[in-house]
Amino acid sequence: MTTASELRDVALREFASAGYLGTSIQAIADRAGVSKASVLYHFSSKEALLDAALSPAMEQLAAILPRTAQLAGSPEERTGFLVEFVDLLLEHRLAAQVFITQSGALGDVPVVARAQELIRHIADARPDQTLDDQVRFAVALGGAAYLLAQAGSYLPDSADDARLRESLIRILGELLAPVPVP
Amino acid sequence: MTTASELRDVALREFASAGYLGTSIQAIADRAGVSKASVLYHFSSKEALLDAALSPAMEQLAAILPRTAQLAGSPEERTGFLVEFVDLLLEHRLAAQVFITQSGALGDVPVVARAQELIRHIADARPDQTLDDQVRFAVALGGAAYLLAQAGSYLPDSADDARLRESLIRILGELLAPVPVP
DNA sequence: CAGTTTCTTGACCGATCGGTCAGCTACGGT
DNA sequence: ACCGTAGCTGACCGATCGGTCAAGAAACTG
Repeated sequence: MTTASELRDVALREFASAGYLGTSIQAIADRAGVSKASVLYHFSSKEALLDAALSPAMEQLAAILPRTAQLAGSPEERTGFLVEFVDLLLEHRLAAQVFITQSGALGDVPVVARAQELIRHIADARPDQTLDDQVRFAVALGGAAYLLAQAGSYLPDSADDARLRESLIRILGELLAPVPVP
Repeated sequence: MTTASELRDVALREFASAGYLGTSIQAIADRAGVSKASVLYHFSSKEALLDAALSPAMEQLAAILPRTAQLAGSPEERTGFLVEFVDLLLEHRLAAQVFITQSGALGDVPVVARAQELIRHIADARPDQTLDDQVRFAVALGGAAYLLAQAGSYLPDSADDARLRESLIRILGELLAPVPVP
């Protein structure tokens, strides 16, 4: 583990728990056991550190984005996309937490603005859908991210990632493919 | 509109859009057209201003909290509770946005800690439920709040509050009362 | 009118913020 | 052995933060 990558991990944890504005470079330096000046040697600014911390998750989000159309396909295709999406959230849950909770306040930071654009692109990609469909999509996306961000607070310890993954995939599947009311 | 209540409204808007830490007392004073010292005359501290801005929503949340049990009752009872909950989110959407996006970073502020306790109390009130039930509840709560917080960004302008309300009540109802899979 | 309370303000305070910089150490290449 | 570079640091900078305070303006009370 290089110093730079360790700083990136420490920063992501701090940004997720205390917020970007609530985390000082000094605090990151202390947790990593280096000086503040050393942090700014590896990352030219606090914003560059945020960019480095979020970029891996953003690239993966961009990678699965074109497959959003699978949501309108067969049940197998739909489940396939949901598995990818839930796994993305599980693997990059801290980055997702930062984005969900702070994208509003950090809209002028390039990496956050890019993520907003990606999400908006997903929402706009299917203009023919009804308001109900859009509400379903937003509740599923925001709800899943909120759940993972707060999992430690509101769910029992017995909810390990594997069980959570299965449950989320099943429930998001139901939510996005509602059983028609007769 | 008294100066104090106007300051409370301005502050809530700023806290929701830029975040509590991202909003300075000076910025609130400027938007309200008064001096920084005047803000601190009406509210003894920035934290007291946050408390005043969130308290109305918190009281209403506490008021509907005992009726959470209705979610396990008849369809009519369940819909009745959902109507109250969605109306609470719609009426206090800025406060809900502040809580959803910043409760993690503001956990040591009394009014936020109290709100966290209320939500946790709701989650703990029904210990017999399965993990799926808990996931449904968290996705519904977090998803609905996220949707309203980001409504301006991700939903078309045609989505007025009345239509949003109907859609949310219907979809949350489906989510919390799933059709059993045969 | 005088007296008192409410409101508002500019000046000021210590603390902390993000960021800069000169200099120190350690080490691989020649 | 020499040198260049990478890594790291303490000292320092201007700006802004939340908060205090004394004093003036305004409005109610007798």
